[in-house]
Amino acid sequence: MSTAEETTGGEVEPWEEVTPDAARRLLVAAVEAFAERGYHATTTRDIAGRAGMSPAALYIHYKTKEELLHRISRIGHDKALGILRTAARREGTAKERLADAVSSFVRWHAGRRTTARVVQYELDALGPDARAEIVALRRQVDAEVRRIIEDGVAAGEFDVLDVRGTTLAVLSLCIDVARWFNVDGPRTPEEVGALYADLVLRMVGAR
Amino acid sequence: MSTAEETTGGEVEPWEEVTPDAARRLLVAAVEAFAERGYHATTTRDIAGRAGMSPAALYIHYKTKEELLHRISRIGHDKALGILRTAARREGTAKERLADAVSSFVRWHAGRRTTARVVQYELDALGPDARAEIVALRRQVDAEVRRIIEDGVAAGEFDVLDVRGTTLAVLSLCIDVARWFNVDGPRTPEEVGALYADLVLRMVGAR
DNA sequence: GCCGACGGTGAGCGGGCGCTTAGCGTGGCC
DNA sequence: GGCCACGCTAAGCGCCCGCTCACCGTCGGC
Repeated sequence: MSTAEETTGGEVEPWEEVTPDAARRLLVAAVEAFAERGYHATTTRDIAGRAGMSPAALYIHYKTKEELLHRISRIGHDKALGILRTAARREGTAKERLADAVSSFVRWHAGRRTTARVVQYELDALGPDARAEIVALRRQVDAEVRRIIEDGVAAGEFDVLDVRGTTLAVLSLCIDVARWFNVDGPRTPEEVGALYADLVLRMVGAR
Repeated sequence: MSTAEETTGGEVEPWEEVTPDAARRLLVAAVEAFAERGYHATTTRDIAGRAGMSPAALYIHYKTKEELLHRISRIGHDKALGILRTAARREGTAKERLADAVSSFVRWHAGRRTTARVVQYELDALGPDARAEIVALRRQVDAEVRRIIEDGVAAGEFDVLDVRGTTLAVLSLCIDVARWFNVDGPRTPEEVGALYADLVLRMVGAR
């Protein structure tokens, strides 16, 4: 159905870069809890409990609850940006690159919905410094999509009046998948990715 | 630029249906606080403080903090649904009705961004009963948009393969405006409404 | 076999939370 | 002018939060 993204040989176990093992278990537990109830409604006792540890164990691996969110957000944004870059910078026409970028970006937001939810919707819970770091990553995401659209317009493939506005709308559409996508629902991440790639090509007036 | 929505003579003061005055001041304060920091991160002391009252005053007018959120969510959804209905049920082609519906719905999400944010993103903080009530309203919102698209397809105005999926995407696009729209940013609600109406017409392949 | 390093626990701290209650000022009605 | 009803406040209750600290079991190195 499409090509780019985590093709290192099937499904990559996420968070494998987080060591030691106990720190990863805590982080995975935090992702689930934050996604389900939101950062502020999640207690450190809940996170530790999900990881099968006492509340105090959390503070051996992380200074604060906010540091957990920061790490999740940072790693998640890196991953999302990487997926988008792989698709955006492959060879092919702007149309092919945009379709690939959108479908793989959407597949990630649907398939890794819990992570995406935390990454996209808990930004305001971070302190000023951490937030600034994440906002910079988001600007890179925006620039990546904008470049494909600009390329398409320059090549006469796309018909777009407001490039910045359209870029914003395309990203907004993809990101919001993390809000409504339901794992038990009727659509697979692949189906949503394909549908959205088509819709976005229409939005940019692809020939 | 468009016609439907709160055209009772300029800007309608929102929440005017909430009485007495003190209850309305508390509710407006709660909307601002919930929009800024989220429901769980907002304290009853903060809400009362913004309304110029003591913390205890809140409980004269509302049984709990959650009742405040419920009232805000209910009134906000009613308003959003009303705006959409007005546009959807006017006379005209499906193309005109869809453009009007999207632009007015988007203008509301941008112009009343604080309210829209609470309404769209704090659903999970409600208890089961209140959530069920709101979810029912959302289904009506979905049905309203889907009907326009179905009409357009039946009339040969639109070219849509997956009506449900496209409806979902259109609403998702509009709703997410409440997440990113910035009052101090470069775009007015009217501009975003016009841009989005155009993008949505492209998505449905309007002739 | 002892010993230090390290990852973990149980108990609990200071504080802020949602919410309650006793009482007070004021304005309308006779 | 007296009195009651109502809207509001000051104070605080009980609870649970994020986080800390004193202590402990295990395991590799000599």
